[in-house]
Amino acid sequence: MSVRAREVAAPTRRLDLVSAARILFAEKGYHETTVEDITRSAGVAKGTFYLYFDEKREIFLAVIRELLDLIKAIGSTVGAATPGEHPLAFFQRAEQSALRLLEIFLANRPLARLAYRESMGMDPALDDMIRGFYREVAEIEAGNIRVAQSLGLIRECSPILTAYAHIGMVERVVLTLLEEPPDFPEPTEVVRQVMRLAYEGLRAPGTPSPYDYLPLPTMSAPS
Amino acid sequence: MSVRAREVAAPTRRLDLVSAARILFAEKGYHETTVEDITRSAGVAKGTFYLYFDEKREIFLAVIRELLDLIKAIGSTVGAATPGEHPLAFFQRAEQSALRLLEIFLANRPLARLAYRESMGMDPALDDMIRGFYREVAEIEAGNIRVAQSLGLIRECSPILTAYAHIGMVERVVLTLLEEPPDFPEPTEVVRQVMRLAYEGLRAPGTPSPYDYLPLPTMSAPS
Amino acid sequence: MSVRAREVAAPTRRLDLVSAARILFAEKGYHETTVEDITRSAGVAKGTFYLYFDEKREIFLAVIRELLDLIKAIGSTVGAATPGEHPLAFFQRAEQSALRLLEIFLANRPLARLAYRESMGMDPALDDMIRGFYREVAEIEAGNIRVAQSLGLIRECSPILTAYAHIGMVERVVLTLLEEPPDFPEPTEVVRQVMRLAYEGLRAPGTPSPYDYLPLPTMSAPS
Amino acid sequence: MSVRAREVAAPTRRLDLVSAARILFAEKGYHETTVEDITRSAGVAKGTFYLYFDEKREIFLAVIRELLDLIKAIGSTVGAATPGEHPLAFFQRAEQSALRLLEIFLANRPLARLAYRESMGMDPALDDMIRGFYREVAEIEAGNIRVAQSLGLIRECSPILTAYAHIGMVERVVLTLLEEPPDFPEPTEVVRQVMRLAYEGLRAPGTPSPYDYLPLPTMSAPS
DNA sequence: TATGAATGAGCGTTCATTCAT
DNA sequence: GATGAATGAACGCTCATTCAT
Repeated sequence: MSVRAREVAAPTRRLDLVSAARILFAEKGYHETTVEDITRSAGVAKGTFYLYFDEKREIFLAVIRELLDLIKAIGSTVGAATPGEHPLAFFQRAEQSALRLLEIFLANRPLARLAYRESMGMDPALDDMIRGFYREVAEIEAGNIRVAQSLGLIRECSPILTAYAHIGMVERVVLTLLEEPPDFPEPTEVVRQVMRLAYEGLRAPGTPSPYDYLPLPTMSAPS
Repeated sequence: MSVRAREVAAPTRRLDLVSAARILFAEKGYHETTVEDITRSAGVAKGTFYLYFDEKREIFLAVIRELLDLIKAIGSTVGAATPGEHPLAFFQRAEQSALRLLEIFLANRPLARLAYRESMGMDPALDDMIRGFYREVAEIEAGNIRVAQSLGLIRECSPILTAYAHIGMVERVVLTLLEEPPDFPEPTEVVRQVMRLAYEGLRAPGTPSPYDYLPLPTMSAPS
Repeated sequence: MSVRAREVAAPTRRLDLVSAARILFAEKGYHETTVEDITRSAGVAKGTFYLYFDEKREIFLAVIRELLDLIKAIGSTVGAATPGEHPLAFFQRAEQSALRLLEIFLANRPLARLAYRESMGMDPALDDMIRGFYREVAEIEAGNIRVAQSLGLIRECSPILTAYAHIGMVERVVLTLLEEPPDFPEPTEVVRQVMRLAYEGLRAPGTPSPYDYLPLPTMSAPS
Repeated sequence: MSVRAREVAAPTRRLDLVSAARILFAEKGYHETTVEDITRSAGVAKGTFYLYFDEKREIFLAVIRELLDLIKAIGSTVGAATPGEHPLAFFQRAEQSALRLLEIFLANRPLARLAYRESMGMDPALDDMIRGFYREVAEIEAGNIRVAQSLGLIRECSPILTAYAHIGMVERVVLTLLEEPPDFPEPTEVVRQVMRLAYEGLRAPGTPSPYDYLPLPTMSAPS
């Protein structure tokens, strides 16, 4: 039982620290948050921090990794194509995916801001992580585009370039939504319009536009 | 006389400092650059810095403002529509504008990275500046879209939302190009594809696609 | 029973710790060696250390005491005069003793360095121990000198002062030999010359010099 | 005048710090003395320390260097042989030199202790400095011995080995005198006996002993 | 205006020591 | 006895900012 207590307590401490750090980094940024802020907020002594992390940067990395993993998880959930599915299901899945992402970001505004504020340039390892993240997401989307191309749904274009452009569209719109909602349409309409912008111009000539009859998706409740 | 001296000598000093800071911030980032680094590089004494800036953040703000002004200048140069011009000139101007932007970013990679790395979250004033910048650029583009809509070139959509999406497409593609060129097409082709992605899907039904016959623009020599 | 356990198991643990500490202190010095280094190297948990020592200094003291005891053991082995022995045997014994000491130091260079590097000034108890050590050794040597004086072998001088001077001669030569052998003669010749320096000038007038016909001692194999 | 003020003030600050450090290091040792101790004692702010020294070790090095320079200065003052001087003047000079050294050490007990307590093993640069110091002193003494040998005053022996032995004799006797005066003779007599121990046994056969008629030197007043 | 020595609050990190299990 | 997670005081060092000259 003392063994189990240890095996349970230790990961808890680490999680406590990461949770505290997530909030503080999101609120004040990396440089304005001290190790002591984190330990105080986690309710442990300063030295305890160094039992779980070698240095301050390491916990920042952990916080960012968490966020990226969350985003990737969503992408992979929605991204897989089912063989034999209706061709238009592709556009539908893309739209669902975008909607889920928007929900998560809206539910974690400070954290989402953090990822954009300080993620790059602090540390080579972190830079690589972020670049790797973009590459992964872009490759998934590029894969989707290639599939749609092979199905005759999408015209000729560079899949990887288009994928990065799609990411950019989504992230800038989401970021804008996070910071200072201008006179944007309501969220579901935002998603629909962005999706249409992303894919309408890619339609193969003679193909019917999916945006003429697809039903609007609904936002699920944030977990 | 001391006032005139200030107006003559001071701007030079100030510019020296900003120039030194621009290079150093771009190379090492904000936190790794000390005030002494800047003054040493500018060839003045440490105390002189505080004759021209109240605090370190202020010179960072100045550096970023410079960059944003440069970008806005390009946007406004190319963005204005001439009444009575050929309808397709709209798409041509957009393409020229994107190309110029890409050139500037490629010619100032470290500075461009800087703007994305550390600009947000450091200071409310800076945050406002950046947000304001995006808003301005977005409003210019939204204006273009509205013009094109009134000319019957572009289908119905939220101009402001579409504008932010366009910005996002461009910035993510440019940023990717800056950091780690994946297997993207060559720059002019990148611009063309992004432009086509941005506008092809916006064409009003029955309108001819400008991307079928517009000549490719050429990159001008960086100044 | 717990008492017996202590008397059986504990000394082993204690010795393990001291052995580990001896090596680590010799390698890295006192301040660079952490308690955790010692326990890790001894294969016990950190807390176990404090079952056997009240504080870190205590184990350093134990390590130094060990070394001093070793040296004293040598001194006492060789130092005792046998009544009625040949007068020159005195000089011979002194030479043997010095040779043995040199062997030990050469075989334990890092430890010997340690004793000279960090032993003094760390702790009053340790200072006393070291001073006491010198006093003991000096008194043994002073005793030898007095014996030799009473035998008419050695001229008038302050035995205790001369004893300290003898110690100094040996330690500086040995230390030099440990650190950076200059162009000293070979070890046995070093010993002979130092011994001659120590005692030749002390010969009572009219006494034959033992250094003219004593055979050179040979270095025994280090244990 | 402001220029002169600066040129005068800065070296003063540095000297203030070194003086404060000398006392504190001598009292408490290197590791027990904090940078703040030093700056507080010197009456300056903590940061000022780093205007004059790159790191803590550097000031320790400066303190030790000072001491070694002092000792060497004495050695060189007394060490030079005058051509044509009376042969016995050699022994007289050696004795004067030893006496001066003893005076200095007695006047700076804590500092002298320091040099023996923590000088070695802390830093490669410092180690080299100390070793270099011993080598220099030993070479001077070895030179003296060679001169005396060429004059026929001293028998055959290894000059460098003998020099180190002489250093050791003096340092151990001086150190003992510093720590806990045992029943040593009075200082001038100590010097005389050590000198006699050092040189009497080195006399060339048939040479008169200088210790039979040389007048005792007197201790000069410590500066 | 310009200087640069001086300041001192603040931070990341270490590690001897404790104590609940 | 043995463990090792937790503690927290302490320290070296940095650097934005001030101010006497």
